Amino acid sequence: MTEADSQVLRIADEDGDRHDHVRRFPDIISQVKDSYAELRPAERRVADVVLDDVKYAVDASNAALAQRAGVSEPTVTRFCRAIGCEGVRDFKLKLAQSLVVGALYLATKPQPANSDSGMPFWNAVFGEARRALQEAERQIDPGQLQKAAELIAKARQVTVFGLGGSSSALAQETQYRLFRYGITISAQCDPYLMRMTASTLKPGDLVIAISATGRTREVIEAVELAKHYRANAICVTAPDTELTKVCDVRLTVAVPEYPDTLKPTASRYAFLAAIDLLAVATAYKIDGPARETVRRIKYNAQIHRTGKEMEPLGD
Amino acid sequence: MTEADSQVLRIADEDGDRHDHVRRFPDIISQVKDSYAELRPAERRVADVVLDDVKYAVDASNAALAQRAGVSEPTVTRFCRAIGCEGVRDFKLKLAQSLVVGALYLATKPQPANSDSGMPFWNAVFGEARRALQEAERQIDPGQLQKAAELIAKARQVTVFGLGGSSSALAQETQYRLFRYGITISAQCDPYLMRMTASTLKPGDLVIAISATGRTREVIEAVELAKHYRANAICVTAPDTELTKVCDVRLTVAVPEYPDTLKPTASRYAFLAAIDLLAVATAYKIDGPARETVRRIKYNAQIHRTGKEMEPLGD
DNA sequence: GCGATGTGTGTTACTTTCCTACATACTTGG
DNA sequence: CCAAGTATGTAGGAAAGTAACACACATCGC
Repeated sequence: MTEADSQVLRIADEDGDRHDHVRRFPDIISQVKDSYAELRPAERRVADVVLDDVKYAVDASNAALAQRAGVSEPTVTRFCRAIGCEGVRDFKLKLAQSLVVGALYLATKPQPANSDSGMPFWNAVFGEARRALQEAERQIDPGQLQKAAELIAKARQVTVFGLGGSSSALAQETQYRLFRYGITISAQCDPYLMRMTASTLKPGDLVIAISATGRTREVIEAVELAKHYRANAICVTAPDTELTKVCDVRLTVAVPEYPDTLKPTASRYAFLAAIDLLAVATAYKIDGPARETVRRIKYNAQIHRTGKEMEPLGD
Repeated sequence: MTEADSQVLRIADEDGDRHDHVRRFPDIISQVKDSYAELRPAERRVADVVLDDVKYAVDASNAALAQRAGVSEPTVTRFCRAIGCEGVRDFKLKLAQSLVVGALYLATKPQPANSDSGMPFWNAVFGEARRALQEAERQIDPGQLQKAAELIAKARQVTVFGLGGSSSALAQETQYRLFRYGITISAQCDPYLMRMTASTLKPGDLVIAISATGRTREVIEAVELAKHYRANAICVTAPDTELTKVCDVRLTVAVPEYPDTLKPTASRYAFLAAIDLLAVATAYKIDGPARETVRRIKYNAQIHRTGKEMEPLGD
């Protein structure tokens, strides 16, 4: 199954592409979960044992695992291969690493009473969200942010590019955030329209490219096109990716993920924060005029409202 | 040396003291450096080889390391013990883990005291985002969440309503999150279409209404309409609002806001988390089929990608 | 200066661990 | 109901890791 081995963790690493094999950390645990459907019955018993007590599995031997799962040793070996490892050794190594990743990223610092109410994913969702924010706070470069805000503030027209489940939503969000300050801005979430829009740009115009991976072909090409017509480009993406190479200003965050396939990616929180920063920084740059348009929007949105007027900008 | 004190990283762990050796993630690399003085000459050569290329050391065998260091195999074993491991196997395991810890913590941090770098809003953005998450974690009722997930899982068709800068984006987001699990879902962000859609609903259908304020007239009316046609309704909104009154299941968070007019509302983070919870809870309810559709989506999204196949679901 | 003691390292042989090859039982479709 | 294929176990063998011993060299006491 080519598919089975697609669970990887991208980690920031300054030294380019050289050490590709370490830049990605395996997440065996979700790899196991993912392959579970394709496993043979005996192998599933192994999977159950492993998932049931990962810590035990890490330093148990092939034989020990086999016994605990009630299967033969070769079955354990086959299980390891089935989920995309080279053998038992390789499996245990990767499992050990996943354990670290898991523990680091799922560990929630504050643990109020409510947490994990019989729902294993509860902590994961909040833990990773917090984690993502933390990474964003740590990694986003204030200098680049300032530059980005300046570019936006003085741009004649801004276009946001983003494709895919999270990035297109973030592109939209960027538009919603920035139009409030009187900025001419539109989001493009269709690769054709992206190219077409890029073709219309002129010097003084600005593109904001959003991509969680930094490798979305269509977005990169659209940005290149925009650059060709002398527009400026800002990216909100993962560090050291193809997209960063074609942009003038880079807001980057690497959010190491613990990818339970069924869980939405936590990187959205990080990028959302990036967009918020961008928005506020820009607003502060424009200030006077921005406050005025915000006031107007608020006023006009409110006359529609029942009762209380003192609402935040609202929905 | 900053790394001298990073001997061990304590990690939260629920189940007591049993697996002490895994609860602390060792930073073998600094451990090696620390013990370096006490090592015998031959062992130092091993240490040099390891430190010189940790990534190699992780998956090299005892023999391979011995050869590279120009020593005998037992010397490598002795080296491992000298620095506090049980043997070569144990050493390699810990080394692999350290590699992860290292990459996660030590790799990306060119800016240590990044916070509030002359930008007054920096802390506000992150602080409020964090607080919003915290409130969400505290306030969202797990019981309601379970009920919501059940409703979604067994609904024939789901429609999401949301209006305004943040709620319409969140409605979109909900759609993007849930369609992955094979759920028939569409988001409506236009008050007319909302009413029209509501009119088409039947028993067994489901509405998810999203509103930061809980008072958006149009949304409430659309939900009432939907209820009139016997559809179920879930809301994601502020507690004790008009909207909660007309819904069967309520996911509510109140996020006290610090009203800087220029700053995007932090409640989005809370609601985003609510949506994530909803998504994961639902996914776990459906499980098998959900995994299958996710797998398919993943696969089909990937074949579009350049070169490397090893991407996570991506943008 | 010469042997006694001890430390550092390699050699050899043994154990554990893992894997391949083959055999057997169980499905499944014609 | 048989043939082909699939799933799993058994047994032997290769590899990795380790323990025990042996040798070399240093150090110290006399």
